[in-house]
Amino acid sequence: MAVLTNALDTLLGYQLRRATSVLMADFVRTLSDFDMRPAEVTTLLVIDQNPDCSQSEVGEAIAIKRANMVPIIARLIERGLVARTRVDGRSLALRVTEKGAEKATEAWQRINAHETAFRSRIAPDELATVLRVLPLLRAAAEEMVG
Amino acid sequence: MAVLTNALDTLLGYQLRRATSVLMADFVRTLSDFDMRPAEVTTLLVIDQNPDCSQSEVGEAIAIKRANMVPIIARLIERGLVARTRVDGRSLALRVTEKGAEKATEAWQRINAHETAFRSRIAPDELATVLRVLPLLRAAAEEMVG
DNA sequence: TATTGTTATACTCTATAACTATA
DNA sequence: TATAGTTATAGAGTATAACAATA
Repeated sequence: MAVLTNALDTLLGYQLRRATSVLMADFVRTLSDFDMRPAEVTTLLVIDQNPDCSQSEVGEAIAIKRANMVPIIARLIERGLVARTRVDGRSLALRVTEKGAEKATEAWQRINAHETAFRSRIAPDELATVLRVLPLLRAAAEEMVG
Repeated sequence: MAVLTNALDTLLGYQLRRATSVLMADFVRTLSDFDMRPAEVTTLLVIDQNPDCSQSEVGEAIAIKRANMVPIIARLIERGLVARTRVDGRSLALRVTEKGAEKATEAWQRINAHETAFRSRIAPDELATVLRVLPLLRAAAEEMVG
């Protein structure tokens, strides 16, 4: 099969998308026997870091809309990883359970191994540049999207 | 609403995903009155660059599986942007039509405007670093996913 | 009036397995 | 046997609109 030319390769956004796609695939592989979806993992970790946060706050932190948080939280509760208590008539305080805290610790171990493997591939100053630039691009895009 | 701490922010893969997500949102906004989905646009551009390529070759170039190329190509043909001729009993050669070439030109104009806006936000040497590092990360992840 | 959580729904992309017809 | 295209189907994430209850 012939290898095609792909002018998209010179585009920043396209390279970001391609790299992200493969990194996510590796992350999913890392979680293959963990029985949690990526969005569930990130949600659990943020709740673990922020006891008594609300569902909306978590969504805000990880850029998941309120409506889409509902089934994620429901599944975490159903599996006994997160508990919630009512704060007032409309807000709920989220906390990880003991089982959830253990799961979070294991998730961090896997994530760190995954992260270390990638960091080892690039020079420290390159890593620093990338980690500095990505939030700038994100902020720029957020301005443009509005 | 309180702003939560998010330790994920230190992770390379997570920052990539967040930046990509917002950049894609802006790209979709750029295409909002263009009546083409992102995957259709990239497919059209690659066919435009590679006359008489096959469907599988395009999929290989832009990392879309054969099975998922089918409805993309079907829609491009249905809209008169791409034509195909049979090479042999199992292969089809793809070409953009005149209308497809015009559409591709317009797509490039929009993409370049989108790209220029982002590039202006970061220093040239930072841009160079990012564009050099992203393919390295992608290759690393591809090795790991296997 | 604005906010929190919720329901329902649709869209986009992705993944896999199995099939055909051809080489 | 391997390849090109196809079909069917499932999963994950995301988006919007509308609603109830509450602040």
